[in-house]
Amino acid sequence: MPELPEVETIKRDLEKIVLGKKIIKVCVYNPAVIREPSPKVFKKSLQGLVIKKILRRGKLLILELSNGAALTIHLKMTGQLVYPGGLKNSRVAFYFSGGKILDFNDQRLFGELRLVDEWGKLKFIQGLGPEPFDLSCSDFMGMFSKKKTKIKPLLMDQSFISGIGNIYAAEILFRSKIDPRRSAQSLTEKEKEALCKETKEVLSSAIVHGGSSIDDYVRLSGKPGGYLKFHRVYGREAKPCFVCKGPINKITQGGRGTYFCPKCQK
DNA sequence: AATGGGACCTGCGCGC
DNA sequence: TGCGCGCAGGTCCCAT
Repeated sequence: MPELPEVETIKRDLEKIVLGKKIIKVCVYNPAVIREPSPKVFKKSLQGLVIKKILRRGKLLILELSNGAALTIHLKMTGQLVYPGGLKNSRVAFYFSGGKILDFNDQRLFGELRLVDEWGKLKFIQGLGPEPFDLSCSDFMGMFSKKKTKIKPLLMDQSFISGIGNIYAAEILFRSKIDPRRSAQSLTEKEKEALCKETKEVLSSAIVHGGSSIDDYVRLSGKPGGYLKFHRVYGREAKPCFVCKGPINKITQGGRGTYFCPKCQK
């Protein structure tokens, strides 16, 4: 679910709400989501720590704590952070001084919570490619030259560029007018430039609108994000293309659904 | 190096 | 109405 814009939205929401707050208690209702250390140690170690800084790397949320450790949260497909929480179905509840609760919900239990001494040493972090907003367009364009991979799976490859998932890959390629089945190295300079521009444009616009609520994603407040109405292809199989009125196609690539307009995307 | 499949889980919508 | 099946935004791991 949550890709870069959704995680960035939650990060900014969290900064307004929990930054500087002290965790007084942690309740673990489903230990499966605590990946390290053991749920017992996780729970006990967090007690009394203050949230000092909140960061995002790719789709990972990082909460730096007053003892130098970090709580990392990956929402995967169905994870949610909700404040104020206290819901019945939450997997983990963080109690703050003042009595308010931050809930971690996750229907499918793919989500991962970790408490680590140095988040920079996480394997996940070490495998991440550059942040889209850190790249100049000339850097960005140079990255595609020798890649034989199909452009859409490549955009979703977190070691290539971090933060783009299935929804935004489809939206970016539509706006760049590039067929998702093309090989990366086949792109012309003009197409690469469009791809760079649209990547930044789509992601930043999605952040401005609080992300795309499809299925489970909600903002920290529990309210949906507003970017869904700007989607052009994702989830629109057989519906008319907003540009040419022809039907949007759906194919499978790398085991995931790919939506595109065969007329507009060459 | 690139690609494909399955695994991790639960719930939803669809067709029969 | 009820049941079984396929499918879902992410990532990791293994095989070819």
